[in-house]
Formats: sequence, C-alpha cells, structure tokens
Amino acid sequence: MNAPRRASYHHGDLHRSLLDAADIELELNGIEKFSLRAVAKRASVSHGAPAHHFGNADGLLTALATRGYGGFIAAQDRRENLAGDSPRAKLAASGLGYIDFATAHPALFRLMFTSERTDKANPSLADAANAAFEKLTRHIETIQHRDPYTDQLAMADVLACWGIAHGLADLMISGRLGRATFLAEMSEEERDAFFAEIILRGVSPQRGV
Amino acid sequence: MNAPRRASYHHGDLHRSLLDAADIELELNGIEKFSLRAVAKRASVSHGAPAHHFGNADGLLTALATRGYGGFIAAQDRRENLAGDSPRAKLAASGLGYIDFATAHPALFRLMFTSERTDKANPSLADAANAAFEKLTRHIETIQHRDPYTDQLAMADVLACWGIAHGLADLMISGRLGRATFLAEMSEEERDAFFAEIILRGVSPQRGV
DNA sequence: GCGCCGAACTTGACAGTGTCTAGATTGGCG
DNA sequence: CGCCAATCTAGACACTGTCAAGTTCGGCGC
Repeated sequence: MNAPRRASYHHGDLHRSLLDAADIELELNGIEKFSLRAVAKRASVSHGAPAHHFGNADGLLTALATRGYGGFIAAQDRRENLAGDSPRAKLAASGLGYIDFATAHPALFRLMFTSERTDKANPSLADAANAAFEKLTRHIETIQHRDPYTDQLAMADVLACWGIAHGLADLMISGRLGRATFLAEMSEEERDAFFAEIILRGVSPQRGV
Repeated sequence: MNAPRRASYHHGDLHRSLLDAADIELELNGIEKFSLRAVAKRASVSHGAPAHHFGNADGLLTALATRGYGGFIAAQDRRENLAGDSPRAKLAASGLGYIDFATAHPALFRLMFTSERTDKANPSLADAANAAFEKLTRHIETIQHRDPYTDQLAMADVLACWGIAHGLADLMISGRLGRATFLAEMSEEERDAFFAEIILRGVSPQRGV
C-alpha cells in the first residue's frame, strides 16, 4: 500500500515524512536538543534533503508548529463535544482540551507557544494561531454577549481565561504542579472538575442581559 | 577599584564574571542560540575555562537560573512595598512583580521556568524555586486563613493565581497579547490595575472568618 | 623567605551541528 | 522519446560543547 517505496531515488512524500519524523524527534529530545540531521536520518534521507522542502531547520519547525495548531484545536473540540450545552461548560471544556494537548505533546506545545525558532511572520502559522484565538473569543462573546474586540471588559475575560489555561498547562508540563500533592491522588473526573472550576474564574460575573 | 585585573593569568572572580556574561548573552540571543564559547569570549577567557567552574554549559545555566530567582523575588517585593496594606493588594502586587520580571528578563524567565537545560534536581535551584512558591502560598494563607498545604480549597487559589500570573507573563513575552490593542494605549497605572484585577480573580470568594 | 602542590586557566583535538554548493538521479511534460 | 527541472546526495565549511594534556601561579607547609 503506502509502504515506504524507497527502492527509488525520489521519495514520494518527503514533505510529510519529514514533518512526521520531526514530530517524533521533537517529543523524544525536546526543542533544545532538536537536530535536523537526526530528523533526516529518521526519514532515511540525506542530511541535505530537508533544505529543499523547508529552507532551513527553523522553516521545518515553523511548518511543524503550524500543523500543530490543527491538533491543538481538535483537542479542544473533542472536549467541547463531551461537555454540556451551556456556554460556560463549553468554555471550561475548551480549556481542558488546551491542557490535554499540552500534556500529550509538551515539546510541540513549547514549540508553538514559547520557542523562538518559529517564524511568527509566516502567514500560515499566524492564521493557525489566530484560529485558536478566535475560538476563545467566541466562547467569551457567547457568554457575555459582548464582542471582545470592541468591549474591553469582555477582552479582560479572554485574557484571564487564556492566561489561566495557558499558565496551568505550562506549569504542568514543566512539573511545577507536583507540590499540590492531592492532584496525583484525584481521579480523572475530579481533576477535570478541579481545573474547570479554576478556568471559569477567568470570566467575570455576568453583567446585564 | 574592581577594575578587571586581567594582566594576570588568573582572573580573580571568574565565577561571577561568567554568570554576568552568560546573563547578557542569554538576553541578547535567547536560550536556543545560547553559546558557551560566546560567554567565554565575552568574559575574555578561553573557551575551556567555564568547565572548571560549572562543569558544563547546563551547569552554568543552572547556576544562572538559581541566581535569577533572587531578582525574581526582589521584583515582587518591590511591588509589594509600593502596594496598600490589604492582603489582596499585596497578592496582586506580587503578581505584577512576577510580570515585571518576565518582561524585564524574558530569556532568563524562560530559562528558569520552561527550559530543559536546567538541572531541576540541583538543591540550590530547587530551594530558590521553592522560596518563590512559598511566597505565594503565604499570601493566600493570609487571605483565606487556611494553610494551602493542608486545605485543598486554598491550594486551588494558589494554583489559580499562579496560573494567571504565569500565563499572562508567558503570553506577554511571546508577544501574544498584541491582539488586545487597547493594552498599548493604556497608561502604566491603568495597565497595572487591569492586570491586578485579573490576577485577583484567582482567589475564590472568602468563606468564613 | 622558599619551594612546591593543586587550583585556575589555556590549548588543541574530536564528534556533532546547520547551511551551502556542486553533482547525481529521475518523474513527467512537450 | 528526449530533455528539463525538481528532488535528492555528497562533501566542505564554520561553529558548537566536551575532553585530555599542558601551562601558569597563588598560597600553604616548612
């Protein structure tokens, strides 16, 4: 079928293969030990091959980050589909999906949000990041009946919720939440409820409507 | 006075000089482009010299992160001293100091919180990080009259406030808060008040007492 | 006051990295 | 069917961190 047809000089779909290999290498070694040559070796290709598809190492990482946002949004959708119908339940679920993704793909999450090896001017990457942000603003808009882009109070809710979800996710994958010993003793449902409650602290008490 | 007495073979206080040089190099180039040889060159010393004081590059970075926590706590103290007497005002001020430090030393902040090049098992580093955490727990304890280490509700407040401050700081230094355009138009006082209000959302409504 | 020991520092070598250039291969269009 | 251009390889270069061996010298014992 799609066996690695590599009796040939050309590859077939090296672009995707390189992204897959880079993904694996990234999670294995982290961004700070990321090696382009190791990626090439994993894809069974010469060390110079990636340049033709991605320009340089940062280009490959930028493409990987862009692809990452797909999984990022999918993780949030998955949670939302399991949640209740209330706008607040959807928002909390989205936040849990945010944390899910970070814990499942910590290195990729770091690449997407805190690495400097990504070209933030890249239009595809910017679009992908923007889509994720849009998702959040619409949740808040549904809850507060105000457009965060024009209403400063609604934007405060956006930043608050984002900050909480992002902060918890980042602290979690750097192992900083270990001091809250009871977290480890909780069941999955209890932990979800615990984080959901914290995330919802980000939205200010409903005014009007 | 303490001019660089470097007509001599030995250096005098290379340990400190290397940390200073590493600090500068870190903020200039970021962690991902950090070069040990560039640090040595900046300290006017051979590329092999750092090894004698710090073992390897990660050892130097670990020491730098440890020293960083001093400035981190100092930044929070500075804000607290300017704040009102109420426990909540102190907590909010501490959070603003958290953000102050991140924006003033973004690369060092990254090294301390999200880099993998730091030896988290190092006792000095662990102690320093712990002191910063202790600071936060005592703020919450003062507000809620409960010990976060034994009271799960109080610990939720700790994680919530930490998550918000950390998330905002991290998003801010990665330039993600630019979409909230009104932030740039605010005066310093307005922005402080804006963030302080958000940070205080982390503490749940006071129960009892 | 003197010698010498060990800490501090230098120097050179080594494997590994990303990027560039020149050359080999080959799928697919005219 | 032939050739072009995209794809991939192979080698070279400068740079990285680490290691081992050699050089310098402050400060302790006598």
